[in-house]
Amino acid sequence: MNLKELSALLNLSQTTVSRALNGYPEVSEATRDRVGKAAREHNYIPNTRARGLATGRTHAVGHVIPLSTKHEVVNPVFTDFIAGASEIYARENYDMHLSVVPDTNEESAYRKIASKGSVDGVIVHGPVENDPRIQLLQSIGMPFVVHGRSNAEVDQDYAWVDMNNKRAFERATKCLIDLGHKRIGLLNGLESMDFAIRRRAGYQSALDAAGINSDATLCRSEEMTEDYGYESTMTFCARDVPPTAILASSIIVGIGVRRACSELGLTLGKDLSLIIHDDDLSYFRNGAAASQYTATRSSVRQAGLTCAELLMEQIASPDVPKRHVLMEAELIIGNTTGPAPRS
Amino acid sequence: MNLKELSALLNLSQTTVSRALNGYPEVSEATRDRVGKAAREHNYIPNTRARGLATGRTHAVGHVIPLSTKHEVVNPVFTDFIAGASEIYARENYDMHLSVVPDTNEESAYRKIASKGSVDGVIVHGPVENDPRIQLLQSIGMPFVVHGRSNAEVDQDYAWVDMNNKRAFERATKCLIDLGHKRIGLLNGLESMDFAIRRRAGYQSALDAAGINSDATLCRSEEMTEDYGYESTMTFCARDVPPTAILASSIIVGIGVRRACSELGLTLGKDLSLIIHDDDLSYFRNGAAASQYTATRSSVRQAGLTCAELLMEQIASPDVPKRHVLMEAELIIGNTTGPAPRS
DNA sequence: ACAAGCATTCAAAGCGCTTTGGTGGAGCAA
DNA sequence: TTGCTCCACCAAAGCGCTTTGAATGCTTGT
Repeated sequence: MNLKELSALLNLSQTTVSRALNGYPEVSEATRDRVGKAAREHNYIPNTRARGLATGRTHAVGHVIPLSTKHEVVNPVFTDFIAGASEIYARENYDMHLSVVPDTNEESAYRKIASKGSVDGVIVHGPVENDPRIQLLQSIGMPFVVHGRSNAEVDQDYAWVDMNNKRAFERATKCLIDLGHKRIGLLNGLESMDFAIRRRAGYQSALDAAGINSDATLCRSEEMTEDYGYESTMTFCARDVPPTAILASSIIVGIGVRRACSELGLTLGKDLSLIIHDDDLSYFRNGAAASQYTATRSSVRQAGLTCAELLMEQIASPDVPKRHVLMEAELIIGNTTGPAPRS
Repeated sequence: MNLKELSALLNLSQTTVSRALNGYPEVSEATRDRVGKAAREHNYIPNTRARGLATGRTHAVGHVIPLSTKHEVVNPVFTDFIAGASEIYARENYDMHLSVVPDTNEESAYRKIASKGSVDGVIVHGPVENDPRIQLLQSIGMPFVVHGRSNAEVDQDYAWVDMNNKRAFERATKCLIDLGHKRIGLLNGLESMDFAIRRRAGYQSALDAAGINSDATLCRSEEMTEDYGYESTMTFCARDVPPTAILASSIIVGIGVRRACSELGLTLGKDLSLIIHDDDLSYFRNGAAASQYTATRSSVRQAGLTCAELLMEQIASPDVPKRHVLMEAELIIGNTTGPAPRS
């Protein structure tokens, strides 16, 4: 069923039917009702492409999610992020386009998306330091919101939604220091990523404040897999002087740490303390009842939702000043932390 | 840059330019080169919507991913599935549209997608028993491929890509039985899902073959979260006569089992045996070096890739008979299984 | 009674592309 | 020369919608 057929059926012009359905005032209430009813009956839904062509707006947004070519890994937080964003898209009747793009040619992917004209705006995932995509999108004039931030020139004004990574890791580190820990391992994400850089800075700053010399061999930076947590812990614990605490950049890494501990017969929270960052993933709820992990928690799903909201705003009124949302992570005390063992 | 501008620039008609770019024969090689070069230079990319309108083909496919309303959970295997499918889409220059839809109104979501005419085909995720979406899509005449299967009427012919769930769980169960286990817990996925029904059947069939009476209180069916694995194991082990082995429907559930064991001081593979189903998720590679879990393994990423291929095929030639791909899971012997403790 | 004003409705253009159905001219045979 | 076939190109229609600009029929005010 298309407009033409529907209007023929109703003995009305396409104009009137279109206006009736789109809520224009110059249509009598009587006809509007009649049209609405007929549309529902024959479940008429306007063809997106045609509408897009006519209006110049697509009612769609794009997400480009990077595929780490090194390990062929897709960050699992995307599911939850997207679930959050989708709530907004559903409400606003927007479609979501997804491309999974090897992180080597993300830039060209954005260029392509822009010139194909298939979306009204995009969400930028996984910003790196001085991310070129920001300038690119600005120069193209495509609305966008960054999930995270990028240390680009100060005067670049763009919308972002970020977690306060520095503060979170600063607090976590301080928390461990307060418990008496001095050798604290950091299992960071890839430090080409902005978020990881900030986390590192937070960690460092807490150590500095406490006058603890940081030990470079205790800091690692990798793709956040389970195996990374496991391997690192095994390596750490094989040292003459192993760390007494570990800070892990994701629950998945934390799971690896736990496996290693279990294998080594170490009890988390006693022999080794662990704080993770918890994105509050739906499949890994760090339960309220017995919080498995001491964690800095910030819901990535909420971040997705907020990103989508900002993007909708920006598409609706491009000239409004760009908004920034900085979410603070909660510090959840679970049972993987305890006083440093004296040795 | 659009067709009109480009053709004006070249002093050619839109027709010729369009044909040159789309590889039609009635264009001289000289002009084709000239056009191609100019297109690249001004990086002209045809507007997707306009092309779609004109051809009736969208060069896009849809994925509707269900959001379990009960727990607000999005299955994490989607990231990997989609990464696989995207390889094909990228190659074929297809776009991917995603909707996350509460599992309560999936059907209407499909209906909407179809009448909006924004995709050439869809992938159906998470089929349940006698899934109504299959009939729906057939009646609409929209090409689709099901990831999984549905026990619908025999004569329904549709394309699917599935793992041999029954066989996998039959083998896993038999493997445990061969090790002397008689009380085997099953932590299944939601048994409204087709895959879970088949897994249950496999489990049952192996027990039957060995003449073991199944114990309904050892079989659970839930959303496959970490916590589910943990809670179930804790409950199981609090029984007077706990099971000696557990079959878990996903690595995430297995992680919960491991956590419970570690807490209870049980050693996996000695005090309790565990076999998981492993979707070979990129973040949870069940490492080759020291395989953490004994598992039935089947790559969900590969499944995504295959689904996408079948869908492309079907879109290209709708009348070709529907194909079915049944993937066999590998049985990986890791170190979470061992002989049943005598007691 | 007539112009003005308003409430409704409509025909047609246009969004950027593909595709149908040509046209003009080169090349060749008779 | 005529008549024919090819080749290379083009003008215009059409995909399904929105939107501009105009038309229609009714009330009003005077």
